[in-house]
Amino acid sequence: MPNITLPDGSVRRFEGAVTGTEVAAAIGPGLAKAALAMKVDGRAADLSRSIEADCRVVFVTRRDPEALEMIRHDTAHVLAEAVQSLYPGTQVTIGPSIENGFYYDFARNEPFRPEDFPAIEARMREIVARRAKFVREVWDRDAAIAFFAARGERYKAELIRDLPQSETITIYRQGEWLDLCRGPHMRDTGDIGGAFRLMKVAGAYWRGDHRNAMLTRIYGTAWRDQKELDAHLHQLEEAERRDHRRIGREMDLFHIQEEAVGSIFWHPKGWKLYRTVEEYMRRRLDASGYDEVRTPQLVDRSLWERSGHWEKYREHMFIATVEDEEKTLALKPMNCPCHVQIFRHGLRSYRELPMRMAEFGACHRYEPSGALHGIMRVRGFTQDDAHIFCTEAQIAGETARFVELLRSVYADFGYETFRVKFADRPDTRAGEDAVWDRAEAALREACAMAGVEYELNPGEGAFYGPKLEFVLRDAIGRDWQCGTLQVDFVLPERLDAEYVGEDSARHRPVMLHRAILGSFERFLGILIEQYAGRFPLWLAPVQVVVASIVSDAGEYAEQVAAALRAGGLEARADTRNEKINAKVREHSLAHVPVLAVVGRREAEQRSVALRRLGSDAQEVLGLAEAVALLKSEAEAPDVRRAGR
RNA sequence: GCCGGCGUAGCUCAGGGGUAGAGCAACUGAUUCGUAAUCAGUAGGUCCGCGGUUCAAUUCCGCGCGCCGGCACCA
Repeated sequence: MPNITLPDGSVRRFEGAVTGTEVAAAIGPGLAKAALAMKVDGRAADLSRSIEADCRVVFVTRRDPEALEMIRHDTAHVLAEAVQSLYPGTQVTIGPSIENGFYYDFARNEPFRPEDFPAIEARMREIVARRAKFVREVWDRDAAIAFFAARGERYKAELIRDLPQSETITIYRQGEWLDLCRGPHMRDTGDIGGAFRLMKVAGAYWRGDHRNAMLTRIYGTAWRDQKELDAHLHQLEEAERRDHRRIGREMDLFHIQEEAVGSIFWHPKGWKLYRTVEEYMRRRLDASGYDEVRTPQLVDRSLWERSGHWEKYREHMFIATVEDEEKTLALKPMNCPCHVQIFRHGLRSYRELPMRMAEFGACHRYEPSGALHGIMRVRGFTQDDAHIFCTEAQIAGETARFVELLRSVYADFGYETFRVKFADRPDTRAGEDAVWDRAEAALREACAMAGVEYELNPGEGAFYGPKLEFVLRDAIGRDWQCGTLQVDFVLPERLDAEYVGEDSARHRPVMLHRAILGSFERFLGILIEQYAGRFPLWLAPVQVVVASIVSDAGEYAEQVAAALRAGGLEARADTRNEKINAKVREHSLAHVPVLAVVGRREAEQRSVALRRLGSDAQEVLGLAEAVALLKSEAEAPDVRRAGR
């Protein structure tokens, strides 16, 4: 005799077990029609499940976030059925819902191609139109394994074999077709609707392990209705327009070419942007108690052997040799061992701690070819790197201090929110477990102190210590680690860093590896996408273009540009023999934030007509006044704060 | 690195076993114009590279390189 509590607090009493469908029907025909699934005491379940005990029930309708997930999951099942009916012999594996859609991994000798999509989609629509009921069945474990094995579904058989013994083995049928699945599902395939589309094919390793077979994955997107699908497709197009590779070319910021794969040719405008960011970071670090250093590019392999990098990362290091010398050198893949060398140079006292050693360190790593991506993932890059040498007791305070700086920097670049992940000990690591316990505990404590909320990223720490990852998102929705903070008890030991403590004895310092931007290249890529090339004035590589209307105003235009440059602004004159309309259009498309238009009138009055990007309003000011105004507007955020 | 796709002018793209095409950009000339494209003309190509098939390959086939999308990797 279950008492069922509904979200409005009302309680319904039933004589004996009832299904969700029956409960919904008892409440009203509207709900009976709209309910797709339910949550029993917070756990999602099929409407067909029977309820025997007292519980709280919430029905899931199409508008609920859970519904979207179910639509996607159900669509994945329909995709699998369609594929198996069209391509016999294809094995099914797994097919979850993901952000914006779903995928399904198939095992098939010949990978799918986008040309296969129309046929598959057509079959999927047939299956949806059939409105086949999703039917849940509980199977005996061994029977299930035998069943799938007999069908040649060895991946499914393996999945079931590896499920914990406590797990109930459930099968979902949709008409003739069935799949191993935890569920839940909606009522029938018709609930999916028609707002889905197959998007792309990709290879994917079975169980995400590169030693396993490569499966063929089909990605799709699915939504509640056509309008949502259209909006999503439109957003993808918009994202493509923001792509930093496209904007980099259009704005003439940088290029990459075959002779230097993974390294960037920065063009004048791109380098101007880079320098603006670098100078900003240098001011912030100077003001935050860091000391900047510079260390060698080429370092003998013996140092990398001592640090442990040679053993673990040798395959990913660029090695340099010279004919006359026997030495083997490596282009530095990171800066920390070099920074330890500076720390070790001379006897250190506890009074010097914490020592914050910063370097805009140019590093090279031989990244796998498939990992390269525009300027976001490259082989030659520069980190805004620093190492904080401190005592164990100083970890929490230094972490809090760092997070505060990072937040402020991100806010200055327009990022008010970002994600933080806590990556703990990986399987292969250096250092004793006891050391890891201390390092992880110290970092957790530091997060609490700094008020940092994080999600766990298990097993993803660096080989020498746990880390915080500060994650930003690009235009296409991909996440990139930018900032990081890593607690390291191992390297100081390996490279024998020590200081003299208050007790006159020698002690090991702790190292905090930390970066805010991560690499300039990656951060600039994300920044370009975030602003879609329309940078705020302080970052814009060309801040003002002075456009003359007639050739008589050409000389004055040059004077205006010179005056702006004298004021520290990046300004150029456009005195070409073009109509003002053409100039406005061109420089607007080039995302120049401010246009200063000058004709005969302005030349006579020694004034300028300012026009801001994104507005067609004109503001006529005297030249000196305009320079002062723009100069103040173009101040970097930290400079402005200091000036107040 | 693995799976799939792609590689034609500076850019965006069309084409196709036998003289390589457009728009924009560039260049030259005319035009001197008030806030998102003035007009006319000119020039521009190892059709990614190497090999093969063929009387003939940019086109078909193979290999390589690069790029794109995923997967794996990311000190």
